[in-house]
Amino acid sequence: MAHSRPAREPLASVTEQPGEAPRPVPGADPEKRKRILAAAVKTFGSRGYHEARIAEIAAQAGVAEGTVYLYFRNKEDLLGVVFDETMDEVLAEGRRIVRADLPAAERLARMVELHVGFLGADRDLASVFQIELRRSARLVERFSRSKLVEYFRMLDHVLRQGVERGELRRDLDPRLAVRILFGAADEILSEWLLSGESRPPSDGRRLVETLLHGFIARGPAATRRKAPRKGDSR
Amino acid sequence: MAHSRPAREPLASVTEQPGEAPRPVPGADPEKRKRILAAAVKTFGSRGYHEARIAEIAAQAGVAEGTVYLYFRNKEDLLGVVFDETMDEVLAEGRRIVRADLPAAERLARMVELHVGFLGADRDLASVFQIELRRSARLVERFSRSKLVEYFRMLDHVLRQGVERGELRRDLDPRLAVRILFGAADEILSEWLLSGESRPPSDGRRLVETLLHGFIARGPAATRRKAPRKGDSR
Amino acid sequence: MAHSRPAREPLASVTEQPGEAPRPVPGADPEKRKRILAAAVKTFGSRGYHEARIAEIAAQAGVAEGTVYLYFRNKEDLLGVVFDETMDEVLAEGRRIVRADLPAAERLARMVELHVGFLGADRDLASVFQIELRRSARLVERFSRSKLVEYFRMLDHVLRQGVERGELRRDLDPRLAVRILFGAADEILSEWLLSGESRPPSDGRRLVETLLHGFIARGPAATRRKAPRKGDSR
Amino acid sequence: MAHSRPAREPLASVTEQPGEAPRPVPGADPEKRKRILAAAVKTFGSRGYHEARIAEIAAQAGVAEGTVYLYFRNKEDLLGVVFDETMDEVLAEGRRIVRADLPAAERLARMVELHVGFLGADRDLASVFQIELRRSARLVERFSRSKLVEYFRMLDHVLRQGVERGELRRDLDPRLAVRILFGAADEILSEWLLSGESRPPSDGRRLVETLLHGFIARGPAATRRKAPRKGDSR
DNA sequence: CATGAATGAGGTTTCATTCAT
DNA sequence: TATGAATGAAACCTCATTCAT
Repeated sequence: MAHSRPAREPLASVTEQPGEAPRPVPGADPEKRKRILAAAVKTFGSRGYHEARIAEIAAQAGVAEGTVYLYFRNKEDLLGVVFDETMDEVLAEGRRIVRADLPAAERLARMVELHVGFLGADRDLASVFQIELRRSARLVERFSRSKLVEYFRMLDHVLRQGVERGELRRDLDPRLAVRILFGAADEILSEWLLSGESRPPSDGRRLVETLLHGFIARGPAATRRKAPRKGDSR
Repeated sequence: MAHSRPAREPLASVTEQPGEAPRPVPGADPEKRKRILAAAVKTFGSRGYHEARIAEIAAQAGVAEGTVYLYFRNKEDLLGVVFDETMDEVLAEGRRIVRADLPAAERLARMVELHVGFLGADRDLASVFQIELRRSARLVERFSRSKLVEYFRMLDHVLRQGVERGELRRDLDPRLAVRILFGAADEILSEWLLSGESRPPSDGRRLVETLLHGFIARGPAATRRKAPRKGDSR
Repeated sequence: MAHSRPAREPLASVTEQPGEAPRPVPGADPEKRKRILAAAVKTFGSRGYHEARIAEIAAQAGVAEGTVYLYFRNKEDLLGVVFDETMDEVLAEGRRIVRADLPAAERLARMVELHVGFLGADRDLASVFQIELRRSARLVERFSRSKLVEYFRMLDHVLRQGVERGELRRDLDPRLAVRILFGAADEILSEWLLSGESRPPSDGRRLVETLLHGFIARGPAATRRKAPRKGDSR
Repeated sequence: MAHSRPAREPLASVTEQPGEAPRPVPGADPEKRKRILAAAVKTFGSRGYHEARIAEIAAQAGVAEGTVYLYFRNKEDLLGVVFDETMDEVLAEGRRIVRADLPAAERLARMVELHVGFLGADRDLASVFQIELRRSARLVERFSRSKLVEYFRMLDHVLRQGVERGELRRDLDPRLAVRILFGAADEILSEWLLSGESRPPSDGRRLVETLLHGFIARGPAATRRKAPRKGDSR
């Protein structure tokens, strides 16, 4: 199945579009590039993309405004690269987890822990992902998707293996389960962001356990007291 | 416990802040107000909040630009009212569901169906909720929260009742379960939005069933093959 | 001499310009008209002409916005009428003073007392005259001048009579003296306005006495110690 | 007495208010800054502050609109700086006059000549001072006052010295005399402005002489024919 | 006469991006 | 490669005025 091999097309940079000005040579000064990127995360995260000023990012990075444009095409590109490179890190670690010789349940738990843990470790970065990246439809469509899709494929792959191997319910819909896993983790992060809580969220593993075992009480008497499925319109 | 009675304080309008200019008399022409609001949803949904032009909304509604400001404080207020009034509708229906004499599982299913169904019925409205409303931290903090919190409380209330009545697992963490229910539904909507699919998403009930029963295969041999928690580095 | 008869051309309303929309019939409700005018003085005086809102004036007068336009051509007209009618009052009283059988010095004193006293009795009115009426060159040119010119002519007339009758210095330049009398009184009002002092300025008579007798010390030794008039360039 | 030493506190820039955005670096291009300032005087003077458009000022100065904001905070700041720097020039010259070893009468004459001459040399600048600067209460209160107050203090200082040295009447009220000197000069300028006369007003010295010697005729028979002070109400 | 809802023109200011140095 | 001064497009909102009722 295609999913057993994580997408590996050399998309190099998803944001590289034909017809656009090529991104300036990234070779110049890698250390300076990194500083700009870090300043962008910090500024986007605290001010929001729209309120973030290139001048502020440049100052934060200790470079002139024009210098930003030697390393990045434009402001949007800066956001895109933050996403791109963060995702690359996550995806790299994700691939390792997916390949690990572990039960599906465990691998899912680790994926979620990766998701929540990675963004939960940096409020600004989390803010960029949870808030800023959803703003621009153009952004979302252009690059968010393909990297995200790869992440989704990983979850999907593990889920399917789990079903195949009898670890997960035979009737589990992987597509739906992917939404649940990602959506729940995502919501935990959003909640954490808005709560202002400084300690990173730590519900990753418990989240997966809850999902694995379900909400329903098990036992002789608990279930199905009455569950009218018809005749009670809303 | 407080949660047994869903929040019912007449929060009047959450967006009404002391110190702000009062929203212009809303009594003028309800039909015109509705037209402006509909135009706003359509424009915000298709262009995005920032790209939406007041002039476009006004034209769409068939009024002069200035007229918009007879009914709404400013552009942001327009977005806030869309959220406010949509939430009011959802919350009203939500209260009905919460109060219904039905098993917790069924009420949760209906809540999720309400969530997904309501926004899934209008791409533009969904777009405003899934994308635009997450953009502005100021927006999110100001009004999104309190209406959302009431929605969360409803889920929480049903979940706690389910636990109390033995319908749901005794060790279920309601707070976590709320995140799961909301996050998963939310993600389904986002996925639907980005997919471009025109038919509304219909996974509401299946989502809840999956959550209720869990991912794990039930049966003699399936579970707990091996779940090493240590020794496997990432 | 022409000046012995104050200008009396039936300028009716100085603001009445050919080609402009005629001012609406002023007969409607004189009491309402007066209320609007009073509200205009109050609002122009406290907020300034530009910051004054027709809506505020209307509310202050207890009429609808549209009603203002039944009595006045437009916002500028409102300011013009305030000036016009105030000046009419002042000029009427001024004519009485000019005609009085009194020494020129006394009549000048009374003119200045009229000037300072009339505006000093109403901060808002003073504010309109001292500040708002200087703002718009168009306003100043259109109507301020002709009413003011009549006022200047009165002063000029009294001054010339004083010279003719030997009461005032033969070499007094009436044109210059008019500027002094008006300018000094005007400055006293401006100073009073900006000082925030609530009691009206009371320097009218002392001002004139100072002007009449001059600044120079009289007496054997005081004057002309050294007064190099040439050779000392600046 | 404090007045013997003219105020000399380095008020830096009176318009610099704490809490306001700092004025952009003034070091950039002094020549360009000067061009913008000159264009502002010209435009404010001819159109009036409110009718003046930033676009017009920029075009007049040969820069882009945005460039104006590299040198000045905003439109109002532009007006403030015109006042500020003009006053600085006048005050510098004024200080020289005040310190000069000359009779008080001569120094007053030179102060008035400075006042009338400086603004009389530039219709646009005069227009800004005589008309635009009186418009906005906020403007007047913020910066006009403190620079003006210093000018007033200079006049006051010379007047007091004149009294002390026996050159001026012992009973002269310096405060009142300051109003007279300033108000009369001011009115001469306003008159000149409205007259449309192109030659600058040249009445400075004659004005002072008239003030010094008074209006009253001197001589055996002229004065005090009858000067009823009471019993004749208006 | 009176109302007040509706109109729509109009301008300051910001800030991403460029390019001469 | 780096700078940062200069650019100039672009749109929200206000409010005087009108006019249907």
